Amino acid sequence: MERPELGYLLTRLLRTAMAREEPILANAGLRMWDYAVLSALTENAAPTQAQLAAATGRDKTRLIGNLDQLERLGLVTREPDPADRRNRVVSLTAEGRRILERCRADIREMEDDLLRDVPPGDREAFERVLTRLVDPLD
Amino acid sequence: MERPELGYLLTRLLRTAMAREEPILANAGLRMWDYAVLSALTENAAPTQAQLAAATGRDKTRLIGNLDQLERLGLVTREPDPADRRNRVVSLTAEGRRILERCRADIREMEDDLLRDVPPGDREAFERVLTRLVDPLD
DNA sequence: TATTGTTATACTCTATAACTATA
DNA sequence: TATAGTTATAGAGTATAACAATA
Repeated sequence: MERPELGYLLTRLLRTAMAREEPILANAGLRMWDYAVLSALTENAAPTQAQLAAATGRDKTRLIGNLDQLERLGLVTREPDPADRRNRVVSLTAEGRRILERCRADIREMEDDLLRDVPPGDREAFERVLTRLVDPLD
Repeated sequence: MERPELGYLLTRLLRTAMAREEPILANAGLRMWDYAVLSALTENAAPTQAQLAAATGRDKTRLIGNLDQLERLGLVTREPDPADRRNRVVSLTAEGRRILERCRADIREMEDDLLRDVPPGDREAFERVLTRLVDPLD
C-alpha cells in the first residue's frame, strides 16, 4: 500500500484535534480563534494589532471582532500607545490569563490522551519534527 | 520554554503544506477538494455519492459541485447503478487517473523537499505516528 | 502623504431544509 | 414511506477596498 499524503494525514488529525478542543474552549466561552489570540499574548502584550494579526496568522480586519469580544468578556485590554496614539496595545487581563491557563491545562490533558498509545520515543520524534517544520516559517 | 500545542503546530504545518500544494493542483486545473475526491476514487469507484462524501469528509450537498466540475473536465463519470437507479456510481476516467497520478508525483516531490532536513529516522517516526493517529478514525 | 485601526461591501464557503426520482 | 441525489436559501467566514484618526 502506498504511503498516505502529508496533507491528507494532517487534515484528518487536525480535524480530530480541533473536534476535541472545541468543547474545552466552549466551556470557557471561547472559540478557536479567541484562544489563538489569547495564546499569542502569553509572553508579552502585542505592541500593535497588526503585529498580533501577523503572529496569529489572522487577517487584521478579522482580528477586530475577536478583540471586541475578548474585551467584552474582560479577558484583554486595548490601550492606545502614548508614544504613537494610532497603535493600540493589546494585553491579557488577570482574568484573561486565568482562563487561558485553565484551557491550556485541559488541552494538554486532551493531547496526552490522544497520544496515549504512541511510544514515548515516537512521540518525541513526532513533536521534534513538527516543531522543526514549523519554526523556520516565522 | 513550554512545548507548543499540537493544534498550533498542525495548523501551521498544514497551512504551509497547502500553500505549496495549491499551485501544483492549480496547474492541473484543480482545487484542493477536487483532488481529495479524485484521490478517494483511486482504488475503486464509489458505489454512491453519499459514500464518497463520507470517505472524503465532505458534505454530500457540497460534493455535488465538485463532481459537476470534475465531470465537465472529463475526469470522472457519474453513471446510474442499474441495480438501484437512485444511486450514481462515480468513477475515474483514464484522463482523470492520468491527471491524478501527475499531481501525486508532484506532491510527493514537494513533500520530500519540505522534509529534506529531517533525519530519516525521525521522518519515519513522524509518518508512523501520523498514520497511527489517523487510522483509528475511519 | 503614510499608517493604524475600523467599517462596509461583496464573495466564498458551509449548513439546513425543501424538492425529484426512484424504490 | 423512505432514500439518493439535487437545488435553494440563509448564515458564517473571508478578502478587498474605502474611511477616520494620527503621524
